[in-house]
Amino acid sequence: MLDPRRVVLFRSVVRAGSISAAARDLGWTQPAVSQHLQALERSAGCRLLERGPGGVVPTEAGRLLLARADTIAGELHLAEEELAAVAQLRRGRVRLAAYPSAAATVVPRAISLLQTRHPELDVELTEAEPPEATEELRAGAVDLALVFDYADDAVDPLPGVVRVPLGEEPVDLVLPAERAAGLGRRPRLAALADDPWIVGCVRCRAHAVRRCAEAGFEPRVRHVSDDYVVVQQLVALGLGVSLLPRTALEAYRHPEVVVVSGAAYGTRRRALLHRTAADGVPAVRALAEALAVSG
Amino acid sequence: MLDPRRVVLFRSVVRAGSISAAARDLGWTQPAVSQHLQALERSAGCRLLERGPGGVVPTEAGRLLLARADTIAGELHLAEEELAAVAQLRRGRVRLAAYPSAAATVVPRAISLLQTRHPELDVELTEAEPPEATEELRAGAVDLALVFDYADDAVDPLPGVVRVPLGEEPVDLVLPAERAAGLGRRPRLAALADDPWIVGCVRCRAHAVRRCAEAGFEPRVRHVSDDYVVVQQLVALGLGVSLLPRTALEAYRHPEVVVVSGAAYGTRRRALLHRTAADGVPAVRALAEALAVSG
DNA sequence: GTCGGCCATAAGCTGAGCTGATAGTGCGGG
DNA sequence: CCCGCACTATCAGCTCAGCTTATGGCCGAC
Repeated sequence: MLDPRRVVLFRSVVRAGSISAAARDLGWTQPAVSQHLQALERSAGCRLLERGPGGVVPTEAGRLLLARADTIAGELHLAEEELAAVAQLRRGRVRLAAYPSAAATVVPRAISLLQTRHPELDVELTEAEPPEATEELRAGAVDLALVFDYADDAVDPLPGVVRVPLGEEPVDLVLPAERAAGLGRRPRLAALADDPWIVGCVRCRAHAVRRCAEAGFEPRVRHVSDDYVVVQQLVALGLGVSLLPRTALEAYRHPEVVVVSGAAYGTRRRALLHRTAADGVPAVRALAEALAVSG
Repeated sequence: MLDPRRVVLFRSVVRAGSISAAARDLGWTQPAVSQHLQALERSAGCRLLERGPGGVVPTEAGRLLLARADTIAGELHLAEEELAAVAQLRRGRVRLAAYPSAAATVVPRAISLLQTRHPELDVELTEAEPPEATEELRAGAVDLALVFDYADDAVDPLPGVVRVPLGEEPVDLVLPAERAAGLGRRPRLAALADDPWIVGCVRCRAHAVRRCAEAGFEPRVRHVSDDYVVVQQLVALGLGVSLLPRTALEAYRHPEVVVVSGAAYGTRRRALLHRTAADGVPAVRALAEALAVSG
């Protein structure tokens, strides 16, 4: 009864945010998309989109349909990958979401490794923080999500999603050179109780606060930026101290900051998420392996 | 790339067993279906069906696609149900698979109960033994599966499938009247070690053999029929003794057989299976409730 | 007010995809 | 053995689903 093509079209429209935008994405004209949606709403028996200037927003019914449409689109994508593999064409396309510092370090290594092993495999990279990456995975917008969490704040995966641990990395203390001079080789966090702090994304901020709380104080957060280049610039200018995961320091290291490692600064865990439904897809497995090796 | 309509059509063809049969089901002509399949194979890049004179059989690639197509069709069906519910039309359609003796007793009660509560709800009943019913559920051909297993031979549900226990029913001993006369009020199974036995489906047979083994003998199986009417006819003619679950005796009771109950004869467990994906669908929930009440 | 985004509607044209006819092929029965 | 009967592919032709272009209305920003 519901035309499945129109269901996936509906999904494109919601994701694009407007009928016109979806039409542009698809290389169609706006009325074509508009007519399909009307036909879909007619066969659904109820309105699926609230039209407004500025775009469209799904109604209650639309949100229900969207969830179904997500898994339909996901299955279609997986089917294409499987068939491409069977057809020996290996013209696979894998979509990966990764957090910024990994996108700058592990991911490029993995992609170049993959290119030598499977030259005809296309990787599509989206930069996204773990919560967004997980959501995109669930919605079938990506096949793999490279995420992190902190050892003291583990996050449970969603049902239907498999979590493969990829190892841990230490979190390091980052100090202005002149500030480091006044401290020992391995300063205790408590010594920095009165310094201004610079923190990153919501979860990194929570981690920093927990570590400091354990050392007996609440940090004065002066600056917030989840860009590790910005954070190091601020530190280098003496504007505060910060905690940064090793990968971020590998991706970019400001020459004038001092980096100190120590167990008290915490540990971050890297993990790779994929839908159970995508278990057997060769292109996905190949990228997952390359990431595991490069990690 | 793959047209989802054609993917669903492909599924219909495999389920129908031939291109012509699928065309008849859909009210189309055979060339129309044939052309769509060719287009699908073209965009898949490989052959999906082995064509033969007796119909078609999916290739390796076809089987992969079929699995994806099953979940796509299932999601589409669920989406339709959800939307129908939202549209307040309540013109729901629920597909139920049930084993024969339940189909004759609990199910009609549940359906008539449902008709009074939700007159616009259509129930589509398929008779199927538990293994087939489970498979049909997995493949999205039905929404609910009413199954049984024996307490001493529990079956684990598949992933993605929820099992709701619906209670237990005793298994009774069924004897010819003249045979019963020579035994006590509650005969021990061992007393029937030399009688010919009549058993039903594979799993019921296994259960009978286990009960007898516990009583110290291996039954001589003379007749096999999973039709409880046939079994009782055979017993009434004095051709053997049998074990039948209470529901089967409720559905049909031959006037000339003697029925004895006793713990040693075993217990059968009824359960209702549904896909987790169908959790929230109102039509499915309504039938599930009606079955639970009628059970 | 004007402009620039959004949406819907109308009318017209074109090709995707239907039908009907035909031919090829393997299997079972007289 | 050959005929009948299933099945499938292929061809040609027509029709309408669904595209396009054109237009108008609505709302918010400037």
